[in-house]
Amino acid sequence: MYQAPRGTVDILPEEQVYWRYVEQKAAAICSLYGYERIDTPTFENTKLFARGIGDGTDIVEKEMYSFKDKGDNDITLRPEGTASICRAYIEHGMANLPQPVKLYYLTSIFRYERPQAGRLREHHQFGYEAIGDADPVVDTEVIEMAWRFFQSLGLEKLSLLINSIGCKECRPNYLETLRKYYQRHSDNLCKDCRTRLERNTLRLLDCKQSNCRQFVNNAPKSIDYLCEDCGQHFNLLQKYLDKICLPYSVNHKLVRGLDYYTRTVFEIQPELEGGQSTIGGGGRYDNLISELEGKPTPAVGFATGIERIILNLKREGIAAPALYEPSVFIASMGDNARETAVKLSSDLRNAGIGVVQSTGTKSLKAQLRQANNLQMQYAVIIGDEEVASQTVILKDMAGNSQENLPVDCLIDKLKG
RNA sequence: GUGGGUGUGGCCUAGUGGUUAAGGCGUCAGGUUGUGGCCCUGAAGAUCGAGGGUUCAAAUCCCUCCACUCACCCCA
Repeated sequence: MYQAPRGTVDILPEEQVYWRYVEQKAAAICSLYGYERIDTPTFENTKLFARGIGDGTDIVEKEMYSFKDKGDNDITLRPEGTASICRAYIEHGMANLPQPVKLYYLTSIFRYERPQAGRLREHHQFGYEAIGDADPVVDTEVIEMAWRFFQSLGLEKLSLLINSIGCKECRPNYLETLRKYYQRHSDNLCKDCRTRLERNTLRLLDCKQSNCRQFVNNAPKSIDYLCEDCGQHFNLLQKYLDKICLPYSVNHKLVRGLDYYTRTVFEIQPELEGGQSTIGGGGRYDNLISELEGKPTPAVGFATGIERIILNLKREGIAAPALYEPSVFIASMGDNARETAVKLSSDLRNAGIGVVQSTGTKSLKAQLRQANNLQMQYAVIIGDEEVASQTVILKDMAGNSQENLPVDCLIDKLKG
């Protein structure tokens, strides 16, 4: 039997309510904050991601779906959203538009990882980017928007963590201090942390091993090593967040897995434990556009995983609104009645009334059973008698009433 | 990529070496003429995740693979 490739899933009809719900709330919040939708290709030149995300990151090193196409081009299925958006910003000269340019996307993401709950090889992200403005007001907006988005979905048990990891000027100094601190303890670190010490110093702060945690708690904090500009930026951000009463906590252990982040980083996490913790995250990436050969352009963005949102909606028992109102089922008996039913179905749909037509040769009982199972609001019954008198029986499935009425009156009756 | 758990009709579950793998939900059909839901009856639907091995005999024991799942890694 064929099955979907590992780490991929079919999103079945009964799941679709959640997807439509999330997509609709995403579009609504974007409209409210002045973001426009952009769709970029599913694949890009491999270099774009290698340059953008960072060669040393896990994503680039071992998680990309990369291949050569028939023209010998190095191609990669999009492993995150931001790099493509920046490419499009540069390619289409969006620097000439009023800044910041605000874009959002809703798209699938591919990473070759070991699947588990809330983690797939193909998953979907909703993300948005504000490109071309370094003002911490923009950071504030981006964070508030994420928070309100989750609120609008009904998710409540969330917490917001923020941190600043500095910029080109001040981060090297901090990293050096951090490295020195950890080198003193290197004998007591776990295996992973020893490699992190060489390769990805910031991630030392993220280790969950109980033994390493003691070092994390006393580790030098990035916010104590910020340059004047970065410090000012972070102070203003907190001031603005306070002003709009967003509950956040500064977490000096918060670092993000992609190399392009500068200054502000933030994550939103469910308070309920279990599964993958982060539901959404983002931050500022002031060097990415220039790294991708655009003019130096500051930017800040956010992304969230739809599957994880839905996981949390279910966990919190939030029901998505139904997608459609079941309406009219048309049952018929005999060839003449069937002919009338075909015409009537066509006419009702033409009038904008949703119809499910009975097919095959089923008893009336079976047809009504089907109408019932489909949770139809009405059943229209047509037999020889009705054909002869040009009437139909309109049966209210919820109540237990039915009436005989001229076929010409049916549309008005259903609409009224 | 590492380690643990799991895998029985569409869904949930019983069955841990021995006749045709059991039940519930769901689906379909009937319960006298053209009326659903409740109830009753019946039917369809499973080479027990796949392949190999042990055995007179395997859903049950062993191996390999696949998938799911949990923890790690990492991330959304």
